[in-house]
Amino acid sequence: MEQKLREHIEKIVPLTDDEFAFVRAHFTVKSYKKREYLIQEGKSVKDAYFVLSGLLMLVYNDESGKQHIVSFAMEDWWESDYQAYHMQTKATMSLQCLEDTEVCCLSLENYRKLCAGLQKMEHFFLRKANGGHIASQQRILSFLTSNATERYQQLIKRYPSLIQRVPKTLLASYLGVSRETLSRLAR
Amino acid sequence: MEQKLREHIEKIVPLTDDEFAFVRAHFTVKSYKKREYLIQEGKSVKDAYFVLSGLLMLVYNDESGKQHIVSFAMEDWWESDYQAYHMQTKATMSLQCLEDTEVCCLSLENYRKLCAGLQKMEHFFLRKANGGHIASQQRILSFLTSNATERYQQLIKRYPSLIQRVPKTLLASYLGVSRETLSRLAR
DNA sequence: TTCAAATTGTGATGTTTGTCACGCAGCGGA
DNA sequence: TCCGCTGCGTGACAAACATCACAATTTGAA
Repeated sequence: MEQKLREHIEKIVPLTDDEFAFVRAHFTVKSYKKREYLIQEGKSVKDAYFVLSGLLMLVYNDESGKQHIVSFAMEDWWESDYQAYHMQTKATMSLQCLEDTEVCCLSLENYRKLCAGLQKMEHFFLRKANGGHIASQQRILSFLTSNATERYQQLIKRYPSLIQRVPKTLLASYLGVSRETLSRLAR
Repeated sequence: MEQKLREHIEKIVPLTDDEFAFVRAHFTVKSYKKREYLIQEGKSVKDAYFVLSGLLMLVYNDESGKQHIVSFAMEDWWESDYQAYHMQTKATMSLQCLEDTEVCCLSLENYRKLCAGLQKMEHFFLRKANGGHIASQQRILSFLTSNATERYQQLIKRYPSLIQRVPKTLLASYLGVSRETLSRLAR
């Protein structure tokens, strides 16, 4: 685990061994089985997660009981219900395993200590947050400019492995179309 | 101008007079008239902008010539084509005035100097970036969970002044529906 | 193995939304 | 003043998509 997290961070900010030891001390590692929840709607959100292996989905359940997938989180991705995490409110979304998954957990307290104690890490998180914002804007743009067929093509192109790893019902829920419509897009 | 920018920053990080003088030196103030461009598609993106007064829209023009509004930017908002700004690539979107607008401009070079020179400002931008990411996710959620009528209601509720300030054609373009459909939603 | 649950495809039908066309009102510049 | 442009509404029709229903296959747990 040490190695994966370190390599990930060092893509943006190089660290000395001492610095990484300091960073490392702020994380805990946990394993979850398929179908388990890391975050449940209505409960408090203790951690942000860095995915070492496996696959997660960030899901919003609407009043009528329908599932809407805000995001998938694969290896090397950060995920949480950031609204609830940063504002320390109850989760409005759930974070659930689609596969057995291993994550590094970072509590809000440790996140703040890490930023305060090592400017490099504040810089790292700034870069990640900017990247996340840009990615979300791209997704908004795909809703504005593209129909279901095009959005599906973009998804396949961007994350080819997803198509093998998750049921099409969930892909449909990510794309914002019914599973029947998605089923008919292929052809 | 001094005052507005300072108050805005101090909502997140308090500054001494000296610190603010340092911050202030990294910005320039510019005025634009209605219809003028701050950023044009295909050109390089020099600055990120803090809106002192007026109203901007961040627009993507697709191949077929249709306009898609990624974001409006009102007083106290930050806006740019962040992808092009941070990656130093050509703009894929345009940033245009909907009203006469006054902004504080922050070049990428000055943004970096500011972050490097004053940790408080890196922290400030981290908070802003997190907020931006969260807001974008909320917008994605509204596309996933809501139809045109509901998205329009949410827009009215969230930014009531926009309805008075911008033509409905542009609101439609922000909501991802045709202007005719929007026109028929009201009733 | 065995059986219930999950996954996927597909037909029939209705709703939502886009597109095209037209008319009308308001506004600003020559 | 006149005229062109923009903004807005609305009717008619077509396309995209949702919903409901059913069947076939695969998966996973006891």
